[in-house]
Amino acid sequence: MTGENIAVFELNQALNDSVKALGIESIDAEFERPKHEGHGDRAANAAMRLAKTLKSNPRDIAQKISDKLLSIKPDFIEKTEIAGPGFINVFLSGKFYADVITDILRQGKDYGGVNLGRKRKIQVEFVSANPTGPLHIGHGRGAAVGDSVARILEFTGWDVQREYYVNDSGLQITNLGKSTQARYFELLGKKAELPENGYKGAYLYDIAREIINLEGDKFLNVNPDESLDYFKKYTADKIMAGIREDLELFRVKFDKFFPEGYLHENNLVNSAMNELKAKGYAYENDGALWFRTEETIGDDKDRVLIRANGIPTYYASDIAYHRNKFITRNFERVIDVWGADHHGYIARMKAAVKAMGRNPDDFTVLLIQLVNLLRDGQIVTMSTRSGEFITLREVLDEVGVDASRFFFLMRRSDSQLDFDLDLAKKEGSENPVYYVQYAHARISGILREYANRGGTFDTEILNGGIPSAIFDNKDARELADSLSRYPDAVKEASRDLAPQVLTGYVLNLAGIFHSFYNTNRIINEPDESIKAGRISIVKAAKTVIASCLQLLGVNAPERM
RNA sequence: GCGCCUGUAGCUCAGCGGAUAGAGCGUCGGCCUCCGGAGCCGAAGGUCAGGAGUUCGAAUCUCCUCAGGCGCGCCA
Repeated sequence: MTGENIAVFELNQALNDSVKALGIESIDAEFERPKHEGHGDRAANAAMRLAKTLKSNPRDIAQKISDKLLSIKPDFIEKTEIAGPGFINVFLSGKFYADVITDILRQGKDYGGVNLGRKRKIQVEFVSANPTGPLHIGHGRGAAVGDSVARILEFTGWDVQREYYVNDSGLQITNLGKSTQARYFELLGKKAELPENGYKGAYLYDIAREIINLEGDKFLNVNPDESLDYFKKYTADKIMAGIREDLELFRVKFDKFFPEGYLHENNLVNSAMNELKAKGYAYENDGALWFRTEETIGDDKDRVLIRANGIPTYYASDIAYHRNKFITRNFERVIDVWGADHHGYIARMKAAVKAMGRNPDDFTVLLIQLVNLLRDGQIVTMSTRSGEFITLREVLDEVGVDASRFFFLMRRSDSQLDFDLDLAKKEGSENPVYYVQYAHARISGILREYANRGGTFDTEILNGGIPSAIFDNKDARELADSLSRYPDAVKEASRDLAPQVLTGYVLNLAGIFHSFYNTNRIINEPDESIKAGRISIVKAAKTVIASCLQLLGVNAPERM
């Protein structure tokens, strides 16, 4: 029960008990929020859903359920109405809302932390950018999403491990080493060309310069093949260190950095391939090793695991890596956060998961779509080919961590995102992140002022002392209602791995708070019991906003 | 060619089987003798891309068409 709102739970329970009273098995009847004001505070369509099995008029059924509901929970329900084709519209009482608030204050920061995970092991692997260049804006979005998803899963009772897969071996690192090497030679006046798929970014000049400072020209006259390992390692380590710095600045922490090299050093790729062969999922042809993707997932063709030259493909290492996650480390679920350009790869990885004897549904890929940076309403063009891109660091320096994270999390991750740099910097209600943070700071200011004036928080309120009359006000009711639905928002975000549910929720909540503030005097309220009641509502709102922002990795400032 | 995703108000997007399709921004008009105006209130604005079906009911499910994006390497 932890995390749920007791009042909401009791109300739902009453609905289900009312349905059962008709002599029907439970149908998991639920209340929803009606769109229109006249339709009450909650509505249930249970009667319509039961009409067929009961072979009866939905409005008659609705009447029976409604009567029962009223008799079970008279103190929570002001009145009910049967409307339209058979909706049961419920108008909730002040007592209900008062109970909602007291329960939030009792639970404090645990409120909303519904235990869906039951301590099961889950891994979130994200960012995993190759150490070939600084993190760009797309990685930033992946970092924000992965980190927030991990926070949400932790809050909802999963045993979460955050991991970064470091692609520190393979062709591209060789390319990277050769690129730095070429810049090194170039700076020392020796003619050198970038390799065919070399990295053109200016940062490699910086690294080459560092190497010159450290080692001088000692590599100038030795065979480049002999010094290549040095250039590879120095460059990758240097870039990885920069990536770690950026992540720290972005408030993203990992439990483990898993190097690809570990798989090769421990022969795990070979053993994974042998297992596939033994189970009949892989076969040799034309000197290469192939996975039967055509047969297992209806792919166009089978895919190569080990090239004819003996070098394993990325697919092969990835299979070994995921085998390590699922089998060796025994994660119940594995979540990978990938760039959207990899979506063709999902089915193949699921096939591999199946081949290792695990349910492909235990493996989820979150795709991160493109971010369009906007300045002056224009898209800031980026080109990875030319090596010109906006780095995450540049954006953080310009608009800050809070605004960046909030903006990255405003849309579902698999749809494109317009990131308006000018908007992210504005200090006004047009800027969503300031709007929400301002609500939190405003409440903090009110509570500070309350304390300055000698106000104390009366714990009697926790024993049902919030006067119901407070909720005669529409804004007060709206506010309590929104707060009562926080656990549902958290559950949805956790089940769907969808932080944008929470950005949407907290934006809406902040708006409702601001309206409430404009129509309800708080510390200037002359009636002491009403004042105390309003203080408790405001405290509950602060608790929920702070909780929600924490799940997004955004600060909840006391003043701003 | 095959496959996946998207098309909802001027703009950015919610809603994904239920009652008169919502929000923010932008536009226009209001609100500070009082707790944080980084705020609030109101108005205008829509053949839910188009068409056909499924049903008591479709923006939501199915099929077709159109438009945009992406993916289909012994790349990663």
